Amino acid sequence: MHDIRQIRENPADFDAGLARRGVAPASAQILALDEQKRGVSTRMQEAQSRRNEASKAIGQAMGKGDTDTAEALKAEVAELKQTLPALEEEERVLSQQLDGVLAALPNIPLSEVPEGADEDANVEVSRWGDQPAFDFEPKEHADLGPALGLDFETGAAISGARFTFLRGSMARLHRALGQFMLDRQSGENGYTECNPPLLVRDEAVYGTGQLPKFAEDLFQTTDGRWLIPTAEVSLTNAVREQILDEAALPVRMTALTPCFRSEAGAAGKDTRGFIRQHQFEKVELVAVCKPEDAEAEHERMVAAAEGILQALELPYRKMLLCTGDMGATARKTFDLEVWLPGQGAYREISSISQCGDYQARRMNARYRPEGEKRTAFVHTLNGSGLAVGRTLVAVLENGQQADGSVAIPAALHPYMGGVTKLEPA
RNA sequence: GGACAGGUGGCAGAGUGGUUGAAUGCACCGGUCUUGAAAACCGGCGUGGGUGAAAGCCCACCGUGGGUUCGAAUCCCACCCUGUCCGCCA
Repeated sequence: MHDIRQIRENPADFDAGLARRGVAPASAQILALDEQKRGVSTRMQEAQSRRNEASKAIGQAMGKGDTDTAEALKAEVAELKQTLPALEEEERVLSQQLDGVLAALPNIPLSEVPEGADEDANVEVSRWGDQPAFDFEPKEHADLGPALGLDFETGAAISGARFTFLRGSMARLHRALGQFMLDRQSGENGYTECNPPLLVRDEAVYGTGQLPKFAEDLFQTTDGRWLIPTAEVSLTNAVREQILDEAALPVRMTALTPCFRSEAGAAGKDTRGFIRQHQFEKVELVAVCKPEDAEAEHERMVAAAEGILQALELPYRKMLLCTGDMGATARKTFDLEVWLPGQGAYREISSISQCGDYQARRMNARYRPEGEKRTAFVHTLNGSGLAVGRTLVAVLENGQQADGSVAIPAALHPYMGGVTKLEPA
């Protein structure tokens, strides 16, 4: 959702921002619609004003027992009612149109975001860790995993493609990863642990921006709710329709939840293995803060996600996404890509975005600056810290041994009940 | 799922269909008093939008959406939510 005032004041900047995303200029259409709406709105309000005035006078006349005057005024209002409903309807339709246009456009990238059409234009910011050396040909997790309890066949038999059944130490390792990450984010990193609903209403999904444009990426329940595609939806909407005290900011939340995605547009992509599933777990980080703190909060969140990879000794690189590769709600996004030796590639394991006031406007989430009367929209940020399934993949591929076993990172040992490696059955 | 009760400003809580955007109390802000504070007293104090250089003026909003009416917080309908009790249930 964009600020109509800002567009009025500086339409050229707005269009330039959209152009960086490869989106056609929209300000001319928006401003025309806005002007039309305000014209109708003014006429409507004038008519309402006259109606209110006359109605008051009727009340006063009747109070004095002046029936003649009252009847004359009633006739006058009756005439107004010939035109008023049409104006009200017109105003409503125009408002909806305008809101629809404003809500459908993506967020404007910050100036430091590199321009580009797709992931090829992303900029590598830094690398951490050495890629492990193998004296054998490292396997992909999809080849390595089945002997260790990563059961793709059973998952498919029960639920179809893109579902996996985990057994034994593999299931435990998966749980250990989630627990470890959640402990870390809620502990030293200071995000409040939350356990939010996984089924949410339309308004919540609209608030974070997945609706109305991306409905086909989501699963919907028979009673009309949506399965969350990420805990970002539940956590961010925790502040919807609120006016927060400045002292309450920043709000930092984390949750370990399943996420559900239909992967509608991903036919044929990552069909093998555990990388892209309809259901996966993720530790999500969400922050709600003052506008001036968003940049620092973003860096803080990236560091919180990086800390997990470092603790697990997984090599990764940090990418600044280009304008064409960012999600629609984001103003600036860093991806963390973990090294997968079996694939010989870096793969996304975390995506950390600042959304400015884009989601806050949709949710009507505001705060009151200390000592001021006005309210202002908060800024929201979200990031994975991390995706559990993909981290499992990274642990398997990086920790694999020549004999098909997998060494488990030391940081997870306290969570593994004495198990330090996965052994083939 | 069934039966009741209810949803009003930051909170609590009034509100015979007609100057009610809304009494009152608390909280909050400014002032008087005080060495300082408290108390007391005086004043201010919802959100969004339109218009205007500004002061101001106007419109909408009492869970949401419809309806009745010259006029709705108040009457009618539907839905949502909360509470209590009953049933079922991990």
